[in-house]
Amino acid sequence: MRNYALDFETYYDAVCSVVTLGIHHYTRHTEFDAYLLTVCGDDGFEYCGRPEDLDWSLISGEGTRWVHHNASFDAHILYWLRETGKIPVTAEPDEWRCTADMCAYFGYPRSLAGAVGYLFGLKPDKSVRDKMKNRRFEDLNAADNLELLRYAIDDARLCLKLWTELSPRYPWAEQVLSTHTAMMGWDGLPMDVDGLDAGISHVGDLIWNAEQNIPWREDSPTLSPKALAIECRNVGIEPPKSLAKDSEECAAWEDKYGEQYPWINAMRTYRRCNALKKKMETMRIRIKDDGRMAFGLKFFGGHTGRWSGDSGANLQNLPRGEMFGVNLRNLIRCKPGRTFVVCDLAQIEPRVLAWLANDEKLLESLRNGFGVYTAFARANNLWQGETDSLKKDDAALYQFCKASVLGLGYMVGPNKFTLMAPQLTGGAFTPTLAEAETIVAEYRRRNTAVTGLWQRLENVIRRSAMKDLTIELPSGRTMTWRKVTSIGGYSCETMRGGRYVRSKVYAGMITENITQATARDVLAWQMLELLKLGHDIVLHVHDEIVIECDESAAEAVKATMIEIMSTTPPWLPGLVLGAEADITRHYTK
DNA sequence: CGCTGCTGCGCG
DNA sequence: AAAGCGCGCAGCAGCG
Repeated sequence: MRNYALDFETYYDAVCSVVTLGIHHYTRHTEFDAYLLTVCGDDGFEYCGRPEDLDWSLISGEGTRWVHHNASFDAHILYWLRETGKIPVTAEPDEWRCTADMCAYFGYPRSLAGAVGYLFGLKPDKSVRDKMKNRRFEDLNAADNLELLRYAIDDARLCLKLWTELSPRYPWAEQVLSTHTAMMGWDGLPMDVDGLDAGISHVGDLIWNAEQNIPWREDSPTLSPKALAIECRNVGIEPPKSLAKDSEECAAWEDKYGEQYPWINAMRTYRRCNALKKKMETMRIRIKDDGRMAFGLKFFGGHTGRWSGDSGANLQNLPRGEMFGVNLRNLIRCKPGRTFVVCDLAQIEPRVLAWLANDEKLLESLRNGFGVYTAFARANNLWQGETDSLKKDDAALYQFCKASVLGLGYMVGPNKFTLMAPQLTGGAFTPTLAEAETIVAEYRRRNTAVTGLWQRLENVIRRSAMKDLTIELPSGRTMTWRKVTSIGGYSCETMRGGRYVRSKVYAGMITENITQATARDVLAWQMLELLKLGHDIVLHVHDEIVIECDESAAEAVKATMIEIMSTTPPWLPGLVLGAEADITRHYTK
C-alpha cells in the first residue's frame, strides 16, 4: 500500500468558517476556496499547489491510502472538489484514514502541533495559518507565499510521519470505526425542518417571557451572578452562593424568597431555554441541501475511548423527552418509507464491572436470566425469587438495588450517595445520611469481589508512583494514566479536551475508567459486527446504536441488532449482555 | 478582542 | 483514610 498524506489550506473569515457554518455550508459559501493542497507520499512523491493542478491519477486507485489530520474535514473538501468538477471523480484512494483520530486512540494530543510536539519534540508554527484569516493566497507577497508553502508541506510531512510511526500498532477495527465516524457525520440525520423552525420560534417566546422577570436585564448580562447579588442586597436579602439545581442553600432561598422575587427561577428558565434554542439554531444551520443534518462525533473524544460530541451541536446530550414544549429527539425524523431501529445495551457498565471484578455470584445470576439489579439482590441474599420479577414484587428493594449497583461500585461515599440515590431512581429512593452510611458500609462488607478489585488497583497505583500507570483492558487495548505522583495524595495526568490535565487518582476512579472503557470496547465490537453485515449506523451514543433502513426491512434489522448486541465479544467470555430495540420513524429515548 | 477558567446543565 | 466518572456547549468574568 502506498501512503499519501494530504493537507488542504482553505479560505476562512469570521462568517465563512467551518465553526459557524458547519462543513457543508462552509464549502458552499461564495467566499470559500480550497487554495492549496500539499501531498507527501512514502514513495517520495510531493506536491504543493492548487488542487485543480495535480495529476490525481498519480495518487489514486488501487493500492493507495490517503491519510489526513482531521480527515472528516479534508474528506468533505475532496467531496466538494469532485462534485464541482474541479478534480476528476476518479480522484479517490483505496482507503482513507485520520491521523488525529489515531493520535487520540494512543492517548496523544489530537492536534497536529500537540502530537508532534509530544512525540517528536517538534514545534510547528501554527501562526502562519492563523495569519491567513481574511487573506487570500493570491494576495500574498513572495515572502509570505513561501512561508505558507513551507508550513503546508511541513504539515503533510508530519502527518505522514505520524502515520508511518504509529499505524503499525493501530488496530484495524479502530481504523474502520474512525473512518465510519467521519462518514456517518457528513451523511447526517434526516430532520423535520418545519418542526425545528417552530421549536426555535416557540422557545424564543419563552426566553422573552423569562427575561421580563429579570430586573437588571437592561443594564447587565441576564445571567450575571453579580447583578443578582446586587439586586438581592438592594432589597435587603442575602443572595445564595450557588444557583445549582442541587444546592440546598439555593433551594432554601427559593422556598423563602422565590415567590416574591422570581429572579432565580427566571435565570434558570432563561439559561435552559437559551441553550436549547442555540442548539436548535446550530442544528438548523447544519442541515444540508438533501434535508439531512450533518453532525460531528469525535472518535476517542474521551480518554476512556468513548466518542464525544463535536462541531457545535452535541448529539450525545439531547434532552430525553419534551423540554419547554419541544421534543428535540423527535425532530430527527425519517422520510416516509424509512425508519430508525434503535437498540440499547441494558446496564452495560455494572455488567462489565461484575466481569472485571470476577464477581462470580453476580455473574451466575446474570447467566440465569436475571437483570442486574435483581442479580445484585440475589447475590446479597436480599431476595430469593426464582423469576426476574423483583421490580414488581418489591419495588422499594428494586430501587435500593438500582442505586447501590450504579453508585457504590465506584467508591461513592455516604454523602454523595444521598445525592445520587434519588437521581438514579427518579426520586424513588431517598436515603438519609445515616441510612447511606449503613448502606455504604454494608455494600463494602458484602461485595468483596468489587472491594478486592479496588484493593488490587490501589496496589497498582502505589507501584506506579513516579511512572505511568498502564492497564491492559480485556479487549487488548492499553489504557494509560500518565505521570503518577504521590505528592499531596496520588494524582496523574489524563487527556481532557485535547490537553493533559492532572487529577486525583484512586481505585474508584480507575475502576470507573476501566469499566467505562471496556463498555466502550463492547459497543465498538458490536458496531463493527453490524457494519460487516452492511448495516447503516447513522448514530451511536455510548450504549445505544441507531440504524436507518427501509421500513420493510425493519423487523429483520431489529432481530439482528438484538442478537448482535446481546452477544458478548470473544474477549469477555462468560459475560451476559442484554439489549432492547425499538422501531421508530422519529428518534426517541 | 481573544483566550482561559469556571459554573450550570444536558446526556451516557 | 476516603474519594463516582466520562463528555460539550453557553455564558460570565478576569486577564492582557
